[in-house]
Amino acid sequence: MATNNELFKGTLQTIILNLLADNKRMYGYEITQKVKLITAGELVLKEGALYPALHKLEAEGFLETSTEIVENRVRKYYELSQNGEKEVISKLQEAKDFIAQLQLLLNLKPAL
Amino acid sequence: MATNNELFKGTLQTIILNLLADNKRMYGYEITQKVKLITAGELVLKEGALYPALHKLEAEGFLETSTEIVENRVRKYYELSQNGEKEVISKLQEAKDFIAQLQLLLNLKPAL
DNA sequence: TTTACATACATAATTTTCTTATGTATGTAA
DNA sequence: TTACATACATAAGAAAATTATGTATGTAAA
Repeated sequence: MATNNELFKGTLQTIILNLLADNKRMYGYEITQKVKLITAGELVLKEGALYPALHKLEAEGFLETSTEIVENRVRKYYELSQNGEKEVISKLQEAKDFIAQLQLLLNLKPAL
Repeated sequence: MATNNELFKGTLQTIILNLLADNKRMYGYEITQKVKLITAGELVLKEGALYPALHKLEAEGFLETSTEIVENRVRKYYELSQNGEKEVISKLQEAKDFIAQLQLLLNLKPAL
């Protein structure tokens, strides 16, 4: 998923859910472009990681899909389900806690 | 490695290297206890993750070992090699960048 | 005109990293 | 003798990623 960095492993579901919380409705390719944009090209989301992750989140009931044909190409749009809305809150809290613990462990705690 | 959290995947090597940079010389069990202490028990480092990671870092030339018998028990001490000293700097920079990118992606950027 | 690139989806094979389980061994406390 | 702590190690399996491949459409360059 990352350009040269192992650290993003495990963060993909949280990133997807949060992007959908912000943007309501996105399709896969759009998510890859959004991630590239936000990280100034530092993080490149590979299809082999993205699509299985989207399918898994859908299977777990956190996402709902609708397919459209735009400019003669298929697009599969994803939105958060009601459970997905709850899940993103929980995942974001976990991410906050994770960052705090990691900063502690690596002596990266910003000066107070 | 974590209690209930997937997010720490990929951070273990960085955590180990940084602890050794701070403490000069540690043995495996000591590392597990240190991590438990620093994170107030939130992060529990399993042996099945720790020992293979130490062996890998040693095989890559980042760690040097010395075995001692203390109170009739074997202890294998680890220290950073010269390459390990360089590696920890690089890994810490990666971790900083990772946290910054993740905060961007998750809208967690602390207020300036 | 065919090569490359972008858009848009998907999956299979493999690799990496972790969890879980197990094993050896010593020492102490219940 | 059971449980727990200290201290190492590895094997089997699961989970998540990478790499590679495939389909299909459209545009731009060589």
